[in-house]
Amino acid sequence: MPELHPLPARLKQVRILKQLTQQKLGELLGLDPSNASARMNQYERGKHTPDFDTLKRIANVLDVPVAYFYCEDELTASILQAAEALSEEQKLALLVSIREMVNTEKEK
Amino acid sequence: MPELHPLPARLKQVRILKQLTQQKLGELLGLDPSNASARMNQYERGKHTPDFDTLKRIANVLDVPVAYFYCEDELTASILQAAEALSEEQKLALLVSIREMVNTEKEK
DNA sequence: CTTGCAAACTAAGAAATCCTTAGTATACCT
DNA sequence: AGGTATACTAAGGATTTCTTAGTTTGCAAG
Repeated sequence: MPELHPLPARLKQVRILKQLTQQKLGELLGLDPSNASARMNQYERGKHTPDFDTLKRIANVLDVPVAYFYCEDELTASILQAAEALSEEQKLALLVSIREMVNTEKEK
Repeated sequence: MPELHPLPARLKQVRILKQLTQQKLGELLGLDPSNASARMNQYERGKHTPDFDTLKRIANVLDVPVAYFYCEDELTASILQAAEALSEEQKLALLVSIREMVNTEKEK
């Protein structure tokens, strides 16, 4: 079983949402315009995987956290994306409330 | 600025927490015992980055989501880890409440 | 203090993966 | 049908990782 990488699907989804072509997105990252399309296509089709620096630039342009591309389920990806907008304080409060939810569930 | 990869620090932290050596962790993933130590060390020192399949096996053994290794701040990493224990329903409720928190903040 | 051992770490070449080039394929519009 | 925009791909050169064969570090026993 050759584990499926979550990046291709997430990348495509957000790129489409932001109404960018593979070429345009690549250029916004600072890729050479002569191969921006080829590279972005290879990432989006899962042919190759970008290194961390490239990934970080993709994340910046698309305005999602890097970890977003590694979330294996949709819902967790959305949670991560939404949580980015919170302050440190709010994140801490969130963490506490998640732990409460987990404990509540255990009491069943 | 050569963006720093979050994996080395997170990997070390969780490995130590689970009281595993680099060698032992590598073996638990199914790496060849003759080079398990070398490879895990290279990952943990940031010399090399594991491919997705290896990453997934590391995540399984250490019981964290793969995305955990890509979280750039500690707090978000903890939130992600904690959220793994929730049911789909609970995750949905969580997402809704995060969005409420964001909106509340905006009203200031 | 030094020997022994476990754990962490590393250089260098072999092996695998990604990036660049040079295109082809597909969809849509006129 | 021809033109254009976008998506996509094979293949080789460039770069990175994996394997091998160790060295270094930390620490406990004698």
